[in-house]
Parts: sequence; structure tokens; C-alpha cells
Amino acid sequence: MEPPAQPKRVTIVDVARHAQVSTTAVSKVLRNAYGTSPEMRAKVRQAIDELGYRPFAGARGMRGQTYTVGVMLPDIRNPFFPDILDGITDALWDTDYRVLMAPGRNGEEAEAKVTDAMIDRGMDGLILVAPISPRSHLESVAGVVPTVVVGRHGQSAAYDTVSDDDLAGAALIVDHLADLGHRRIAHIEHAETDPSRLAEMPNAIRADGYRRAMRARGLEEEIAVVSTTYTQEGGYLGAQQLLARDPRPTAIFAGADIVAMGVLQAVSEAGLQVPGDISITGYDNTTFAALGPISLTSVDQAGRLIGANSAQLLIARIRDRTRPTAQIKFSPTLVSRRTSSPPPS
Amino acid sequence: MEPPAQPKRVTIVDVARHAQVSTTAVSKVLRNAYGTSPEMRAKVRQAIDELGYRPFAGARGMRGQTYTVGVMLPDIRNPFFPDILDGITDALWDTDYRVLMAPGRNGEEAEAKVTDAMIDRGMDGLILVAPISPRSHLESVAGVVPTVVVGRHGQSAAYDTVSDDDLAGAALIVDHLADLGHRRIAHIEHAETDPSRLAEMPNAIRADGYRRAMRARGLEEEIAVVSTTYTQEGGYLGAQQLLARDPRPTAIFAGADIVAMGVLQAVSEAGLQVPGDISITGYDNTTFAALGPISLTSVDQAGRLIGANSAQLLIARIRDRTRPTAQIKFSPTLVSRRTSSPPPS
DNA sequence: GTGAAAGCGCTAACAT
DNA sequence: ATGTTAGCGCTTTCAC
Repeated sequence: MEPPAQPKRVTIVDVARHAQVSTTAVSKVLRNAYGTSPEMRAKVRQAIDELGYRPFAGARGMRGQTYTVGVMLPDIRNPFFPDILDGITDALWDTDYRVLMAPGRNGEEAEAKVTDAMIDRGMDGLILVAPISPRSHLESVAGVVPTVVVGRHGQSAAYDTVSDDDLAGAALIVDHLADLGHRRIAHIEHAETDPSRLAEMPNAIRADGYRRAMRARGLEEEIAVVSTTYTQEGGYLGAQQLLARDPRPTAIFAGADIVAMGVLQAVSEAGLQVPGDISITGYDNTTFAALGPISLTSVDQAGRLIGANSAQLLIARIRDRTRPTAQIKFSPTLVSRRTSSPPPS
Repeated sequence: MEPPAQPKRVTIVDVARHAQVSTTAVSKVLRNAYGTSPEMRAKVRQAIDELGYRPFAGARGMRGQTYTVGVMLPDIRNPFFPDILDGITDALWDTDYRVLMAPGRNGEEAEAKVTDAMIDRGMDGLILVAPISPRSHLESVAGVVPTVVVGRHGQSAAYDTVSDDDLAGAALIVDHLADLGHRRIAHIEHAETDPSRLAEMPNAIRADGYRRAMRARGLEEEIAVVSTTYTQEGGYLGAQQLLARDPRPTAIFAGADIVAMGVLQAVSEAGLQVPGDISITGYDNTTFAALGPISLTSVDQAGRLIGANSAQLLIARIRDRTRPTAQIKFSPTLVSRRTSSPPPS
């Protein structure tokens, strides 16, 4: 029944013999290296096709590259991250590079285990998306293998970065709500205690952006921040606190869409109408936000663009490890939906 | 500024020298192989710790294993699939195996590219989640590397399978709705034309399960199926068709939660109340379903369990390639939420 | 432009 | 129980 296990993998030696050339020649053709005549290339390519040869990355990695890029994502459930992964995968689809991903599981220890595993597996480069690891760990990883860090502000000489302007994104929300006539705009943030991350993590920047934007609109008196976590429950608990205040806010800016989900539930349980009694906004423009029954006003970070640019930076760094590091920042856009409207009069 | 690139990677030779033993000894300790005294093990372990040695998978893969398991997921945006990945990752977390994942991108060609890439990278085993590739491709992959196929019914001598009983799941929904008093229960399925997949793909089985359950309840006259796709748009369009019928159904069983999202939107646009005017159910019990404002009745497939069992089957097969293939099937459970209630009187 | 040969880090026969 | 040695499949000097 069982198909007889394939005889043996075709190797570069088989190709060389079949094409009547040396293995060196095959290797060179494979890598488009210098020193091959057009005739040789043709012969080798034909032999490769005829034999169905595919190079074995493990062996390649012992001397050269594995043509593999590792991506660490913190949380594939947040639909924003798959966008980034798609951007990376698309950008590399027609190259020899392949993308392999592992979940970072939101822990320093777990992240270290993942980055180690990727290094040990000979990845040519790493893209770390919104890592929570301390800077020192990121730099030591980047010292071993070309690395791009996505979604953390602050620059490093050791790795390139790609991020979205969270400061501007928070301002988009505050301005949108203030333009609608809101004054008592509250914010639910993800508590950040570690001082080194305070300056780099998106959540901290969003909270900072909220405060700045409020001041810029002359609403410093109305600044109201509740610290919970970027989870549905964090939103639920945060909203309960805010709704208990007197006067209660007319708008809640949740730091992430998933937080807004919890807020919506708390608001609904409190018997309030959205947006009639209170406006709600999220951040990330995830699939959640777009769902018909939800229709959440949110901030869109071009995830695919972020991913595509990360991939390009990484490939550039793999080619030239000494090039100066780059920091790419994208501007977010506001997506206005049904959960925001002028405040009750 | 830049931390000076690490001198050189520590190799098994360094460990051997430092521990005053042979490289063979180190290799054996690493693999818990036969023929090492406790003293030797202690010495080697200490040297490994002192030098911070970590084996290089590429080199290992040339002779033995890479201790890497590849997982292909069709769609990380469907929150059901991350559950499976978590189950796999958790099950292998405390072993030497590491899990690397790649998106299958819902295409035969893309899936082939991904499985090839994983084979070329020396994966010890593959877990293919809900692949759409034809059986022949799955079998040829399984002929090269130990493989577990998740979420496809039907057995093979070449690979193990783990799936959830979609026939039973569909019956759970139909019975739930019928028990509530519904008779005109409609179903939105994902169109399946390929005959070979008709018998294996979960979507086809769910539609079949719906028909069987309706007959079992004496509702064969009421069977109403619309074929679209398992997407939000598919749900939207499918629901529009169903709502235009006279008499219109009192309940819609969407084949997947994401489909139900589109249904909810269409129903809302038609000015109908859920569940007052019409009951809606999904399938997969995704994060969507649990969101406060959605609260969708759905079918839960224990994703983590499926993942954990896949991992165990795979490791067992890696250890013994000749063991007979196993087929594990789990029973789904109904999660009743606010979108289902008795029909309007 | 081309190829012979060394060697990457590890595992597995095969001694001892 | 321990060590010696020959590769695994590829890339990379370095001759020609």
C-alpha cells in the first residue's frame, strides 16, 4: 500500500555527473556566483530540472546560507500580526528565501528560547515582531545574526527597525473625537513598568501620544488614563472603572481593538448605547474592527507594508552586514466606523 | 558602538576538549545515547554549561535529526488554527524539538512550495493542518518525512490523522436548533467541487452532517443549503439569498464562525433581530464567537487537544516509521450563546 | 572559466 | 564504556 520510500535524495553530485561538470560548477550556478559560462549554466539548469534536484538547506548552512528567514510573532491571534507575516512572505515569495515563523508567547524566557532555536537552525536572518525582550537581548541576537526589529521605537546600531508612528496614531484618535465635540476622552493603556521598555514599546507610546494630543487640544484637565492590559478582560475592567466616574467620559480610546471588545461589553452591560451615549475607539484596525456587528472606529497600521519593508531591510543586511542601520516609520491612518459620533448633548 | 561579532560558535570539539573526552562522548550525552557512564555525563554536561554550547541543527541534520517539526497552517486569521499550534508547541516545549510554522496560503501550489521548503530544511516531521492539497501530494510528502494530517477525514497508510468529528458537530447544531423548536433551519456551506476532497474536507462533512441530522429529525423537507465560501463575504451573500426566500428560514447554521459574521451583518441590514427574528450559529468557537457584542452560538473543537495529539503521534512516528498509522477523532461540543433562541411564534 | 580538494559540525560504524 | 574515523551535501579557497 505504502509508496516505497524514495530511493535517495538527489544531490549536487548527481546533478554534476548528469551534466558532466564539476560539483563546484553546479554550486556556482545555484548561487549565481561569478565564473560560469552561459553554456555551463544552461547545461546545469537542465540537469537540475531533469533530476528534480533541490538543494538541502542543512548542508548549505554549514558553509554558506540556508536561505531561511525566521519570524517571531508575539501573538498570532491579534490579526494585525498575520498582516505583517503576509507582507514578509509575499516580499520573499519569488526569491530563494523561505519564511518560517514561531510564536514568542509573550514572555522573555520564551522569546529567548525561540531566538536561540532559530539561530541554532541556521537562519540567515531574523525578524522580531513586537518583542518584549530587553534591549540587551535584542542586541546580542543581532550580534549573531542579521536582525530587524518591528514595532519598537528607539534605534540601535545593531539592528534595523520598522515601526508605525504610535504617537501620531494616538493623536488621530484624540483629534477625531475632539473634532466630533468630545472633551472627556479617556484612555485605557497597557500597564508598563519596566523603564527601559517605557520608551520603546508601542503601548507606552500610544499612552504618551494620548496625553500630548489632549494637551495640544487644550484638554489637559480632562486627561483620564486607566492602566490595565491589552486584553479583552483589561478592556472590560478598565471600562467599568471609567463608567463609575462622575462625570463619566463621553468617549473611551482603547489602546487596542481587543481592549475595545471588552469595553463594548462593559458598556452594553451598563445599559449604555454606542455611540449614542458613549463613543468607543480601538487601535490596530484588526479583523474584529471590521466585523459587521462591531464596526469599530480604529487606527490602521499598514501591516503588510511593515512586513514587506522588514523583509527588504533584512535581505539588504544579510547581503551587507556593515551597512548602517535604518529606521523606517510609517504613518497610521484613521478608519472611522460606527462606534464614534458626537457626544450626547 | 556595535558589539563585536561573537568570536566563533562553540562546537562539539570545544566541549570535548574542555571536558577531556571524545566528541563521540559529547554527541552521545547530547542524544542520551547508549554507552555513557554517569561520570562522563556529568563532566560533559558541566562543560556544556560552562561553555554555553548549543548544538547546530544544520550539522545534526546531515547525519541524524534536526529536532525540528514543521507545521503548515492554512490560515492563521481563523483563531481556531492558532489553538492547534499552541497545542503542538506546548506539547513539545520541554523536549528538544522546536516548532516552526509556515502559512499554506490556501493554494495547492503554495502548499507544495511550503512542504518542499520544510523538507529541504531537514524537518524531522511535518504536521499539515487542513491542507487542501490532493491526497496524492500528501502521500508523497509522507513518503519522504513523517507526517500527520490534521482536519481531514479518511485514512491513509502513509500518514497519521487527527480530526474532529464534523458529522457530529453539525448534528449538535441541528439538534440544538430543532430542540429550540426550529424547523426551517438553513445551512451555508463552502462549495466543494473536487470529488476527491468531497469525502475528506471538513466543510463537506459538515454539510453532509447537516443533511443527515435534518433527516434524522424528520426535517428532510426543510433542508436548505446555499453554497458560497467560508468567508465573511460568503456569509453575507449566502444570508441575502436565504432571507429572500419565502418562507424564510428561522435559523441559519453557518459552516464557520467567520461565515456567521457575514450572516449577522446581512440580517442586521435586513432589519431583523437576532435571535428574536432569526437564530444564527457558527462553527469553530473562535475568538470572534466569544466577543461580548457577538456572543455567537458555535461548536467547539478542542484545538489544543488536537494539536497536542498531533505532536505526540508525530514524535511516535519519528521514532518508529513502520508503526501502523493511527486515526484520532475528537468529539466537538456545543457552546450555546445569545444568537440562538426559540423561533418567533 | 573550470575543477580538485578541504572542511563546515555533527553522528554513526567500527574498533578497542 | 570510550575513542577513531569516515562521511553527510554543500561552499569555498586555490590551483590550473
